[in-house]
Amino acid sequence: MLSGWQVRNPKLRWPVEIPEALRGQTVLSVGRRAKYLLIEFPPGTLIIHLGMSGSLRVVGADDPHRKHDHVDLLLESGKVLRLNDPRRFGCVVYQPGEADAHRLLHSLGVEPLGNEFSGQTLKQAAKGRRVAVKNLLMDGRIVVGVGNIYASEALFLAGIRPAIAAGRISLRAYEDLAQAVREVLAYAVQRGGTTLRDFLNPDGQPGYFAQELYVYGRSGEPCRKCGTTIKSIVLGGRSTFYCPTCQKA
DNA sequence: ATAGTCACCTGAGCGC
DNA sequence: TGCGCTCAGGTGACTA
Repeated sequence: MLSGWQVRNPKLRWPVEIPEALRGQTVLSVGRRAKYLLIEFPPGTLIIHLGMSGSLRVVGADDPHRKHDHVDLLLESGKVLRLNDPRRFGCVVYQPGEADAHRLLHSLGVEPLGNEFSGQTLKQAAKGRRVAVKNLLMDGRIVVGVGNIYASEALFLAGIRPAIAAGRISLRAYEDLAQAVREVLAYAVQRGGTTLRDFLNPDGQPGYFAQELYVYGRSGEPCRKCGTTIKSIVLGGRSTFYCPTCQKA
């Protein structure tokens, strides 16, 4: 039961939105869609995103707040579900009724670890598209969950050059890519995410060590498979890494 | 409709 | 030691 809340800084990616209607309401379910956490109450759903630096922790009621602890959800048990987000790229918003109706959720693509995601999904979406395959892979309207780091990693595993026009890639190659996406994400989840710089997982521990990455952030270093120097380019305003030898397609 | 760019924000890392 | 600059990420908004 949500007995109350405290918003110290409402200025996240969008203004923090917790309606009075939720006071005293019981949590019906906790779920997830793409990178959005969904906390369902009878009147509607709180939609929480951690951006890239956010974390949620359960702390004691009198635990002093620290820097960047922006939102507290006060639970009936006396515990507090506390959102910390240094970069403030996250959000806490609300959708009455059906959560999927929210503008942030309604046009999202398929889940990468679900059954609907396949090479066929990508091939279909890529039809006639000239955009770089990496950008297609990161387009949340097609498939969700593939961020900048894992996009480079998956393309490496599939042997596909990031800048190739999406529409020119074969179904066969897309099947390899879909499989690579599943492998990369499943492994990253198992390892607790990727740690770069100051980013830590919710336990405050570093996750998937950067030294396990094949290409991301390794510009100028030797490919772990063939020794060729890893190259970097910019696609969609994001740094992109690949091995010129292992990625020929 | 599609493709490309910009913006948001903070802390780390760098050169001086 | 301290300052100022650049960069990174997720993803919606905006411009051609």
